[in-house]
Amino acid sequence: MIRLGLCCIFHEEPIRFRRTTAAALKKLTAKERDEKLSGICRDNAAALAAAITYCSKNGIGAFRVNSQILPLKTHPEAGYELVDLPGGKEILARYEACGQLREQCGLRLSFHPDQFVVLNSPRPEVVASSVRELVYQAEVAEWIGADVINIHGGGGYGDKPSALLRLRDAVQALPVAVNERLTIENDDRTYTPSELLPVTNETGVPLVYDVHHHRCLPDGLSEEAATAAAIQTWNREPLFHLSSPRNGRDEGADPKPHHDLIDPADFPDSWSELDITVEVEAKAKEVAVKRLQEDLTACGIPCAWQVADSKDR
DNA sequence: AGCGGTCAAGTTGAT
DNA sequence: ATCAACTTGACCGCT
Repeated sequence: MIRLGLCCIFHEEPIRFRRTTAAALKKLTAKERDEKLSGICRDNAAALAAAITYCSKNGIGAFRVNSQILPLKTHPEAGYELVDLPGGKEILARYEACGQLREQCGLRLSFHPDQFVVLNSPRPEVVASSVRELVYQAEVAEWIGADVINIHGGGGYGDKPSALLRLRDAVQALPVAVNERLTIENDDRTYTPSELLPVTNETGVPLVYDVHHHRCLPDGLSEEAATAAAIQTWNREPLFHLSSPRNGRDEGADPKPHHDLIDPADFPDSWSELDITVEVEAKAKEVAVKRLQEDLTACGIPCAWQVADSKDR
Protein backbone atom coordinates (compact mmCIF):
# COMPACT_ATOMS: atom_id res chain seq x y z
CA MET A 1 0.00 0.00 0.00
CA ILE A 2 0.96 3.62 -0.47
CA ARG A 3 2.28 5.49 2.56
CA LEU A 4 1.68 9.20 1.92
CA GLY A 5 4.11 11.67 3.48
CA LEU A 6 3.67 15.28 4.62
CA CYS A 7 6.53 17.74 4.16
CA CYS A 8 7.72 19.89 7.06
CA ILE A 9 4.84 22.22 7.83
CA PHE A 10 1.06 22.54 8.12
CA HIS A 11 -1.31 24.70 6.11
CA GLU A 12 -4.41 24.83 8.31
CA GLU A 13 -3.57 22.75 11.37
CA PRO A 14 -2.10 25.08 14.03
CA ILE A 15 1.24 23.28 14.39
CA ARG A 16 4.16 25.66 13.87
CA PHE A 17 7.94 25.28 14.02
CA ARG A 18 9.89 28.27 15.26
CA ARG A 19 13.18 29.60 13.97
CA THR A 20 15.47 32.58 14.36
CA THR A 21 18.29 34.30 12.53
CA ALA A 22 21.96 34.80 13.29
CA ALA A 23 21.42 38.57 12.95
CA ALA A 24 18.72 38.55 15.64
CA LEU A 25 20.86 36.44 18.00
CA LYS A 26 23.83 38.73 17.56
CA LYS A 27 21.97 41.59 19.23
CA LEU A 28 21.50 39.58 22.43
CA THR A 29 23.81 38.83 25.34
CA ALA A 30 25.27 35.33 25.52
CA LYS A 31 22.76 34.35 28.19
CA GLU A 32 19.81 35.74 26.23
CA ARG A 33 21.03 33.96 23.10
CA ASP A 34 21.24 30.60 24.83
CA GLU A 35 17.82 31.00 26.36
CA LYS A 36 16.24 32.01 23.09
CA LEU A 37 17.76 29.01 21.29
CA SER A 38 16.79 26.72 24.14
CA GLY A 39 13.18 27.95 23.99
CA ILE A 40 12.98 27.42 20.24
CA CYS A 41 14.51 23.92 20.40
CA ARG A 42 12.12 22.99 23.21
CA ASP A 43 9.06 24.36 21.36
CA ASN A 44 10.13 22.58 18.16
CA ALA A 45 10.33 19.25 20.03
CA ALA A 46 6.75 19.82 21.16
CA ALA A 47 5.70 20.77 17.63
CA LEU A 48 7.34 17.60 16.28
CA ALA A 49 5.43 15.47 18.78
CA ALA A 50 2.22 17.24 17.72
CA ALA A 51 3.07 16.64 14.05
CA ILE A 52 3.67 12.93 14.64
CA THR A 53 0.39 12.61 16.51
CA TYR A 54 -1.51 14.53 13.83
CA CYS A 55 -0.12 12.34 11.03
CA SER A 56 -0.86 9.18 12.95
CA LYS A 57 -4.49 10.21 13.53
CA ASN A 58 -5.02 11.25 9.93
CA GLY A 59 -3.73 8.29 7.99
CA ILE A 60 -0.51 10.06 7.00
CA GLY A 61 2.34 7.54 7.17
CA ALA A 62 5.40 9.75 6.86
CA PHE A 63 6.61 13.20 7.90
CA ARG A 64 9.57 15.21 6.67
CA VAL A 65 11.35 17.18 9.40
CA ASN A 66 12.34 20.79 8.73
CA SER A 67 16.12 21.30 8.47
CA GLN A 68 15.87 24.21 10.93
CA ILE A 69 14.37 22.15 13.74
CA LEU A 70 17.48 23.11 15.72
CA PRO A 71 17.95 26.52 14.08
CA LEU A 72 21.47 27.67 13.16
CA LYS A 73 22.89 24.48 14.69
CA THR A 74 25.92 24.49 12.35
CA HIS A 75 26.25 28.24 11.80
CA PRO A 76 29.94 29.23 11.96
CA GLU A 77 29.32 31.82 14.71
CA ALA A 78 25.89 31.06 16.16
CA GLY A 79 26.32 27.24 16.15
CA TYR A 80 25.91 25.28 19.38
CA GLU A 81 25.42 21.86 20.95
CA LEU A 82 21.90 21.16 22.22
CA VAL A 83 23.15 19.74 25.52
CA ASP A 84 25.07 22.97 26.20
CA LEU A 85 21.89 25.07 26.10
CA PRO A 86 19.88 25.70 29.29
CA GLY A 87 17.83 22.56 29.96
CA GLY A 88 19.58 20.91 27.01
CA LYS A 89 19.53 17.39 28.45
CA GLU A 90 15.81 17.59 29.06
CA ILE A 91 15.20 18.93 25.55
CA LEU A 92 17.24 16.04 24.15
CA ALA A 93 14.99 13.67 26.11
CA ARG A 94 11.98 15.30 24.44
CA TYR A 95 13.42 14.53 21.01
CA GLU A 96 14.10 10.95 22.06
CA ALA A 97 10.48 10.78 23.25
CA CYS A 98 9.47 11.86 19.72
CA GLY A 99 11.37 8.81 18.51
CA GLN A 100 9.34 6.53 20.77
CA LEU A 101 6.12 8.17 19.64
CA ARG A 102 7.17 7.72 16.02
CA GLU A 103 7.76 4.04 16.64
CA GLN A 104 4.40 3.54 18.36
CA CYS A 105 2.65 5.27 15.46
CA GLY A 106 4.55 3.33 12.79
CA LEU A 107 5.41 6.67 11.24
CA ARG A 108 8.36 7.16 8.91
CA LEU A 109 10.49 10.29 9.38
CA SER A 110 12.87 11.88 6.90
CA PHE A 111 15.09 14.91 6.42
CA HIS A 112 15.72 16.95 3.28
CA PRO A 113 18.75 19.24 3.78
CA ASP A 114 18.37 22.48 1.88
CA GLN A 115 20.07 23.69 -1.28
CA PHE A 116 23.27 24.69 0.48
CA VAL A 117 24.26 21.07 1.05
CA VAL A 118 26.32 20.30 -2.04
CA LEU A 119 28.62 17.30 -1.71
CA ASN A 120 30.15 17.59 -5.17
CA SER A 121 31.19 21.24 -5.10
CA PRO A 122 34.75 21.89 -6.30
CA ARG A 123 35.06 24.25 -3.31
CA PRO A 124 36.33 22.32 -0.28
CA GLU A 125 34.73 24.77 2.20
CA VAL A 126 31.32 24.13 0.62
CA VAL A 127 31.77 20.36 0.98
CA ALA A 128 32.99 20.78 4.57
CA SER A 129 29.98 22.85 5.63
CA SER A 130 27.70 20.41 3.82
CA VAL A 131 29.16 17.51 5.80
CA ARG A 132 28.70 19.48 9.02
CA GLU A 133 25.05 20.00 8.19
CA LEU A 134 24.58 16.31 7.32
CA VAL A 135 26.22 15.24 10.59
CA TYR A 136 23.83 17.50 12.52
CA GLN A 137 20.78 16.11 10.74
CA ALA A 138 22.01 12.54 11.25
CA GLU A 139 22.37 13.25 14.97
CA VAL A 140 18.75 14.40 15.23
CA ALA A 141 17.72 11.51 12.96
CA GLU A 142 19.31 9.14 15.46
CA TRP A 143 17.31 10.69 18.34
CA ILE A 144 13.94 10.60 16.58
CA GLY A 145 14.36 7.49 14.43
CA ALA A 146 14.49 9.03 10.93
CA ASP A 147 15.82 6.64 8.29
CA VAL A 148 16.23 9.05 5.35
CA ILE A 149 18.38 12.13 4.77
CA ASN A 150 17.74 13.06 1.17
CA ILE A 151 19.94 15.33 -0.95
CA HIS A 152 20.29 16.22 -4.62
CA GLY A 153 23.26 15.37 -6.82
CA GLY A 154 24.59 18.92 -6.68
CA GLY A 155 25.93 21.13 -9.44
CA GLY A 156 27.03 20.16 -12.94
CA TYR A 157 29.88 22.70 -13.17
CA GLY A 158 30.03 22.25 -16.93
CA ASP A 159 31.51 18.76 -16.51
CA LYS A 160 29.01 16.28 -15.16
CA PRO A 161 31.19 13.15 -15.37
CA SER A 162 33.79 14.74 -13.07
CA ALA A 163 31.09 16.21 -10.84
CA LEU A 164 29.51 12.76 -10.43
CA LEU A 165 32.87 11.23 -9.55
CA ARG A 166 33.31 13.89 -6.85
CA LEU A 167 29.80 13.08 -5.61
CA ARG A 168 30.65 9.38 -5.37
CA ASP A 169 33.88 10.04 -3.51
CA ALA A 170 32.25 12.50 -1.10
CA VAL A 171 29.44 10.04 -0.33
CA GLN A 172 31.92 7.28 0.39
CA ALA A 173 33.83 9.52 2.80
CA LEU A 174 30.77 10.34 4.95
CA PRO A 175 30.48 9.17 8.56
CA VAL A 176 28.40 6.00 9.00
CA ALA A 177 25.50 7.79 10.76
CA VAL A 178 25.04 9.92 7.64
CA ASN A 179 25.83 7.25 5.08
CA GLU A 180 23.31 4.72 6.39
CA ARG A 181 20.50 7.30 5.99
CA LEU A 182 21.65 9.18 2.90
CA THR A 183 19.57 9.11 -0.28
CA ILE A 184 19.99 10.99 -3.56
CA GLU A 185 17.12 12.48 -5.56
CA ASN A 186 16.88 13.39 -9.24
CA ASP A 187 16.34 17.15 -9.65
CA ASP A 188 14.55 19.31 -12.21
CA ARG A 189 17.51 21.01 -13.88
CA THR A 190 20.77 19.08 -13.54
CA TYR A 191 20.72 15.35 -12.71
CA THR A 192 18.28 12.81 -14.12
CA PRO A 193 17.66 9.32 -12.73
CA SER A 194 19.85 7.69 -15.39
CA GLU A 195 22.74 9.98 -14.53
CA LEU A 196 22.43 9.27 -10.79
CA LEU A 197 21.84 5.51 -10.94
CA PRO A 198 25.52 4.62 -11.54
CA VAL A 199 26.45 6.61 -8.40
CA THR A 200 23.66 5.18 -6.26
CA ASN A 201 24.47 1.66 -7.41
CA GLU A 202 28.16 2.06 -6.79
CA THR A 203 27.75 3.61 -3.32
CA GLY A 204 24.73 1.62 -2.14
CA VAL A 205 22.86 4.88 -1.53
CA PRO A 206 19.16 4.63 -2.53
CA LEU A 207 17.64 6.81 -5.25
CA VAL A 208 14.64 8.94 -4.30
CA TYR A 209 12.65 9.06 -7.53
CA ASP A 210 10.87 12.40 -8.01
CA VAL A 211 8.47 11.85 -10.89
CA HIS A 212 7.67 15.57 -11.26
CA HIS A 213 11.36 16.41 -11.61
CA HIS A 214 11.66 13.57 -14.11
CA ARG A 215 8.83 15.12 -16.15
CA CYS A 216 10.63 18.53 -16.02
CA LEU A 217 13.99 16.99 -16.93
CA PRO A 218 13.46 13.72 -18.83
CA ASP A 219 16.25 11.33 -19.78
CA GLY A 220 14.73 8.73 -22.09
CA LEU A 221 13.79 6.41 -19.24
CA SER A 222 10.07 5.78 -18.96
CA GLU A 223 8.46 6.44 -15.58
CA GLU A 224 7.96 2.69 -15.23
CA ALA A 225 11.62 1.98 -15.94
CA ALA A 226 12.83 4.72 -13.58
CA THR A 227 10.47 3.45 -10.88
CA ALA A 228 11.77 -0.10 -11.25
CA ALA A 229 15.41 1.00 -11.26
CA ALA A 230 14.88 3.20 -8.20
CA ILE A 231 13.19 0.38 -6.27
CA GLN A 232 16.25 -1.79 -6.90
CA THR A 233 18.44 0.71 -5.03
CA TRP A 234 16.45 0.39 -1.77
CA ASN A 235 17.22 -2.02 1.05
CA ARG A 236 14.08 -0.77 2.84
CA GLU A 237 10.73 0.72 1.82
CA PRO A 238 11.37 2.90 -1.22
CA LEU A 239 10.62 6.62 -0.90
CA PHE A 240 9.45 8.70 -3.87
CA HIS A 241 8.31 12.29 -4.42
CA LEU A 242 5.15 13.56 -6.08
CA SER A 243 4.01 17.08 -6.98
CA SER A 244 1.88 18.83 -9.58
CA PRO A 245 2.89 21.90 -11.62
CA ARG A 246 1.33 25.20 -10.53
CA ASN A 247 1.11 26.50 -14.11
CA GLY A 248 0.03 23.27 -15.75
CA ARG A 249 2.08 21.70 -18.53
CA ASP A 250 1.19 24.17 -21.29
CA GLU A 251 3.82 25.14 -23.82
CA GLY A 252 5.83 28.09 -22.47
CA ALA A 253 4.68 27.78 -18.85
CA ASP A 254 7.36 26.97 -16.29
CA PRO A 255 6.44 23.48 -15.05
CA LYS A 256 8.75 23.58 -12.03
CA PRO A 257 6.79 25.54 -9.36
CA HIS A 258 4.59 23.34 -7.20
CA HIS A 259 0.82 23.53 -7.10
CA ASP A 260 -1.21 23.88 -3.88
CA LEU A 261 -2.68 20.44 -4.48
CA ILE A 262 -1.90 17.18 -6.30
CA ASP A 263 -3.77 16.38 -9.49
CA PRO A 264 -4.49 12.65 -9.03
CA ALA A 265 -3.78 12.21 -12.75
CA ASP A 266 -0.14 13.00 -11.90
CA PHE A 267 0.07 9.89 -9.70
CA PRO A 268 1.90 7.33 -11.87
CA ASP A 269 -0.18 4.29 -12.77
CA SER A 270 2.85 2.09 -12.16
CA TRP A 271 2.92 3.09 -8.46
CA SER A 272 -0.61 1.90 -7.60
CA GLU A 273 0.29 -1.60 -6.48
CA LEU A 274 3.59 -0.81 -4.76
CA ASP A 275 4.57 -0.71 -1.09
CA ILE A 276 6.26 2.70 -1.08
CA THR A 277 6.39 6.02 0.71
CA VAL A 278 5.24 8.94 -1.45
CA GLU A 279 6.15 12.33 -0.03
CA VAL A 280 3.63 14.90 -1.21
CA GLU A 281 5.25 18.19 -2.19
CA ALA A 282 2.30 20.58 -2.38
CA LYS A 283 1.85 24.02 -0.93
CA ALA A 284 -1.43 23.19 0.81
CA LYS A 285 0.45 20.59 2.88
CA GLU A 286 -1.82 18.38 5.01
CA VAL A 287 -4.85 19.64 3.11
CA ALA A 288 -3.27 18.37 -0.12
CA VAL A 289 -2.34 15.02 1.44
CA LYS A 290 -5.90 14.50 2.70
CA ARG A 291 -7.34 15.42 -0.69
CA LEU A 292 -4.99 13.05 -2.50
CA GLN A 293 -5.85 10.35 0.01
CA GLU A 294 -9.53 10.75 -0.89
CA ASP A 295 -8.85 10.89 -4.63
CA LEU A 296 -6.62 7.79 -4.63
CA THR A 297 -9.00 5.87 -2.39
CA ALA A 298 -11.80 6.67 -4.85
CA CYS A 299 -9.61 5.11 -7.57
CA GLY A 300 -9.21 1.96 -5.48
CA ILE A 301 -5.64 2.75 -4.40
CA PRO A 302 -5.27 2.17 -0.64
CA CYS A 303 -3.26 4.91 1.05
CA ALA A 304 -4.79 5.70 4.48
CA TRP A 305 -2.01 4.61 6.81
CA GLN A 306 -3.02 3.09 10.14
CA VAL A 307 -0.92 1.96 13.10
CA ALA A 308 -2.15 -1.60 12.68
CA ASP A 309 -0.81 -1.67 9.12
CA SER A 310 2.72 -1.12 10.28
CA LYS A 311 2.45 -3.91 12.85
CA ASP A 312 0.94 -6.38 10.36
CA ARG A 313 3.74 -5.97 7.88
C1' DA B 1 -2.03 44.92 15.62
C1' DG B 2 -0.35 45.05 11.19
C1' DC B 3 3.12 45.44 7.73
C1' DG B 4 7.47 45.41 5.24
C1' DG B 5 12.24 44.08 5.22
C1' DT B 6 15.35 40.57 6.31
C1' DC B 7 17.35 36.20 6.93
C1' DA B 8 24.10 31.48 6.71
C1' DA B 9 24.99 28.92 3.23
C1' DG B 10 24.91 27.07 -3.55
C1' DT B 11 23.77 26.54 -8.20
C1' DT B 12 21.19 27.12 -12.27
C1' DG B 13 18.78 29.30 -15.89
C1' DA B 14 15.59 33.05 -17.31
C1' DT B 15 15.47 37.81 -17.90
C1' DA C 1 24.28 41.52 -14.01
C1' DT C 2 20.34 40.39 -11.35
C1' DC C 3 17.13 37.44 -9.50
C1' DA C 4 13.72 33.73 -8.62
C1' DA C 5 13.51 29.08 -7.65
C1' DC C 6 14.47 25.30 -4.78
C1' DT C 7 12.00 21.09 0.57
C1' DT C 8 9.77 25.73 3.48
C1' DG C 9 7.85 31.50 5.87
C1' DA C 10 8.93 33.20 10.43
C1' DC C 11 10.52 36.82 12.93
C1' DC C 12 11.82 41.47 14.10
C1' DG C 13 11.41 46.24 14.27
C1' DC C 14 8.82 49.83 12.89
C1' DT C 15 4.53 52.54 12.76
